Amino acid sequence: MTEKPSKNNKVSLAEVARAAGVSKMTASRVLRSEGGYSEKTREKVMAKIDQLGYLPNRLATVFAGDQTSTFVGVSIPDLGNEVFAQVLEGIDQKLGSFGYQTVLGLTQHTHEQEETWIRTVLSWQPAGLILTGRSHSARSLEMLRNAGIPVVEIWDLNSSPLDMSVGINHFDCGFDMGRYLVGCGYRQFGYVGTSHNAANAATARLDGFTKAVEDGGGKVQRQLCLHDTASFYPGYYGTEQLLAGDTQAECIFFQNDSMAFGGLQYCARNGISVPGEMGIAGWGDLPVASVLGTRLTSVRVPHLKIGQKAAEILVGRLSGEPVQTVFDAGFHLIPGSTVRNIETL
Amino acid sequence: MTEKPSKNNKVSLAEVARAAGVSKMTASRVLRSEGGYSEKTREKVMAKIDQLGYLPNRLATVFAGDQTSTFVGVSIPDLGNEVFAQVLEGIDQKLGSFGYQTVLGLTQHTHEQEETWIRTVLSWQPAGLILTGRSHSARSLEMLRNAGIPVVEIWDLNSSPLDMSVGINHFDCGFDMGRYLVGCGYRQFGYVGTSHNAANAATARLDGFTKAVEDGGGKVQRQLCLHDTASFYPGYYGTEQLLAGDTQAECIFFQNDSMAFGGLQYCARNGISVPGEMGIAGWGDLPVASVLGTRLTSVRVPHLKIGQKAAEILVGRLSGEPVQTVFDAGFHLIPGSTVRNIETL
DNA sequence: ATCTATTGCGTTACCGGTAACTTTAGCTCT
DNA sequence: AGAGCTAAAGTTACCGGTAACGCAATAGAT
Repeated sequence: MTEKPSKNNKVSLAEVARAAGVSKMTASRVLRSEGGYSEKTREKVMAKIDQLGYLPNRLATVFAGDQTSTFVGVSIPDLGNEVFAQVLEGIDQKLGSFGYQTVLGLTQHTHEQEETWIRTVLSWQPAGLILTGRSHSARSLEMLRNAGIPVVEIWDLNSSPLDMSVGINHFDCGFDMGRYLVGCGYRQFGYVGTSHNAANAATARLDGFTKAVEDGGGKVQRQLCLHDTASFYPGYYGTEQLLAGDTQAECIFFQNDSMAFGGLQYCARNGISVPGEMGIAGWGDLPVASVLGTRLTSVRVPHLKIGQKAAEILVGRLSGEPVQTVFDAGFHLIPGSTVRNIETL
Repeated sequence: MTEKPSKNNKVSLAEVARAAGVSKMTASRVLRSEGGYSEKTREKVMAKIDQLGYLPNRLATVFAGDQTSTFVGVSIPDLGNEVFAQVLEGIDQKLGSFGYQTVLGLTQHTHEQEETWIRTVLSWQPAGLILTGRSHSARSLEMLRNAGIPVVEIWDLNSSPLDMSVGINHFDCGFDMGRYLVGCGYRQFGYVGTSHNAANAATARLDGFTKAVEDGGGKVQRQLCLHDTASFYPGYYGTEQLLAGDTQAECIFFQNDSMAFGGLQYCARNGISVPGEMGIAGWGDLPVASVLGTRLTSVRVPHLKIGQKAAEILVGRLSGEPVQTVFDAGFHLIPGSTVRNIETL
């Protein structure tokens, strides 16, 4: 314990080498099991590594430019939304299993925050990036192109991505739900969601929904875009607002299941029978939907899988493997019991 | 565009300096607004930085040892659990606002994964760490001590922490709930939760609960620790299992609200009136609790605040400010309507 | 006119690893 | 015994910034 620790109180490879009576280079070789040393030397060095509690400084390795880092920058709009939390979980699980580390960035759905974060994270020389969404600021795009690293855009499937894309087609999600509800006999619809500055996935769903409804001779006669989080209570009071207006809506499509539950609850408390007097449809198939008495009409999305697949193709690309650059994770409409179906007409 | 890009295709400060006709050092000074250059020089350099799209390499700066990095390693058990997602959101928001980056690590509640992650993240020379939980492997503890960086243990308040601690006293949470339920007249209790290897917060709650119940002359006569996630469906079938046994439980305490909702749903489907025939209490006050018809008896915990406070005291410590090393974020019992209260006795 | 400050900038060395090269020791084979 | 080879090391240079120091030119003071 008479070792003189270096300035920052950390043991360097040079100190290990000195203690073991070999050169830095030999110690480095042992550390990396590179070969070119005797068994006796290996043991000496390993013993000292253990004894001194040496931890390699990966900064130095990456900095030297010999290796790429094992950072992967991951931007997520927010974690209040359960689905994004699951996507992130999928990403980090997979990245971790491949030896990569997630550097998180919450963008709060804004281009500005995303841009700031991209600038910062790129300065750490990440191996790659995973970004939620397909819309980015001009400066972000420029930085991403200049960075020359793999980028996966997730969530909203981008058929001509910056580099790679994993997600689902949200327009189609909305469209299928619209067609299904028209098929159930509904014609007059309301929509309750939250507005974000960027053109985002929820907007694409609404667009697809509106298209299908209009194709079927119906109408989305009232759209509510609240300035709030896309969660239970906004779904509740959003429904209240929507129904307070002079509306003939027979069915409400919500931005997601959390909001739809809010709507469901509003109806329950105000004696509006579902699906008798009002149809309710959500999106995202939250876990809570599987256990409540009424099965919410929704769309099941493989959140975890999107994250895992994104991490997989990123790592694949980093390993030089040929990868599928666009991956559609698919979705699945859940009929549920909160809209009347053909039989009940 | 005749600039020769360096090996990794990135523009270095040296190239900027050469293009601007100054030395590296002068360019560095301009970049950091350190002074010691003329306005004319500043303009020349800034113009070239812009023109060449220069992005600083923070690895080099940190590596040189002059500065500490702006990485903060954050370990979270899992993100399937909504409360941890909120804690993480609070952490990343605050860290981001101070210019720090979150390096995420999901430990799946195991010491092994935590240890592996700590080893990796320390090799990136983080400025500090935020760890969920107060229990760590011996090797982890050794590494943490050797690292010589600030560490905040969150979630489960540790009155004699490794370094700093932010969270709540889970024993007290359980105790207060136990005392409250005894006060409601219950004596025979069941518990439904999930088991994890490590001594964790949920266990502390159960311990506190048991203590209060026994102090009040009651008994936790059946404890169910499922090998599953602490979510809705396990709460559902856990309740089924608990009640299938020869039990006289009048009230069930769940590990969290998600599980409690599952239990509530089981009762609803099986004609067990709540709180008439069975009391139900959860923990965590999930957002869903605020909108469903029945207000779940629960404990409100300032999730976001715990994360934010942890980030704050970590940054404070890094800035050399004196900080409060132990911060009790407090909790608040929500009586709810899923247990009979004194009046209904 | 000479002597100090100050300003503006350049030079050198270094952080902790590793690639590429060189050296040394040990061995085999003629 | 010396040439030729190989295994096991050591040496040097470098990655991209920044601290520390040096130094010339100018400004102000005496």
